Amino acid sequence: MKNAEMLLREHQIKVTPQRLSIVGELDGHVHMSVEELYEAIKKKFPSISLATVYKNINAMMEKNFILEVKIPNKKSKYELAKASHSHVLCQECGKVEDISLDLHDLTAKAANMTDYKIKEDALILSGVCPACRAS
Amino acid sequence: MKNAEMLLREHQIKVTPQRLSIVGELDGHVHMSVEELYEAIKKKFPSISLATVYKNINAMMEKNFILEVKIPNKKSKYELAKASHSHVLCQECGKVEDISLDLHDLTAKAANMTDYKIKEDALILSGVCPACRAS
DNA sequence: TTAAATGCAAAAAATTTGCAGACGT
DNA sequence: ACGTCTGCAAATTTTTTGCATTTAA
Repeated sequence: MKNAEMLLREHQIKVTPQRLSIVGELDGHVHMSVEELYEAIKKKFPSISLATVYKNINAMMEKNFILEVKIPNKKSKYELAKASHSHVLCQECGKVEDISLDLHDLTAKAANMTDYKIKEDALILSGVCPACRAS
Repeated sequence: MKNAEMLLREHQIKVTPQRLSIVGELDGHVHMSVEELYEAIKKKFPSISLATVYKNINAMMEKNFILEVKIPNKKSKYELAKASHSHVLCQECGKVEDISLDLHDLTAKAANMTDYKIKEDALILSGVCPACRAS
């Protein structure tokens, strides 16, 4: 990741320790739910309030600075915005990984079929990860 | 759709008027949120309670009889389970349509890259529908 | 200095639960 | 008749809001 402080500035969000924690956690864990974020941050920053986490998640989402990943059968997780990518969920351990897949042909075909102008795609593949499969 | 009553029986859920309404609405509208379902049913069935809608959605989801569609930036909608398919969302009017796309190659590639055993896919394409584009 | 961010507590929204009575099989 | 379902009200859970105080720029 770049510098967390720079990232915030670029997105015209004021730099506060709370926000640096949020970015830091997301950078470390890649995908976290609101509650996971809150609990993680509280360890290093016990005074943070859940309301602040919510407010900042919403603020950062409005700036397209972080993204919500809506996961089947699970709570949403949040990630730092990066190049567009898809997600793979392990149904056993709940882990979510990024994967870079080319959806060009697929969205082109969809655009043809539906006559929509496609602007975004959200793909989540679910299955069993190698580690869980082994056990 | 088949017969709503048959569908319920097949999935070993008792047939009640409330459940028939839910299935009927979903069959008619394809994708509805909890609140939309509740409001729609209340018109024909004023005594139904929101708790009943929730209980039944959950019961039907457990039987894999209806599915939750988690839509970016929107509330979840529910649909009757059918052959696996993807969704196209209009970001302007909020409409959701089904689309049948072949994700075989894509999931095969993903399986290779990640070494996951892929079992499900959830793809939502977002854009602008022809009607909204026109206006 | 000043607008914006924080933390708290309270409010609102979304979902679940317990239970008495009604209903489906 | 039996076990399940319904509707209600209450309880939980999740998210948002208002406001006094603090803080970043």
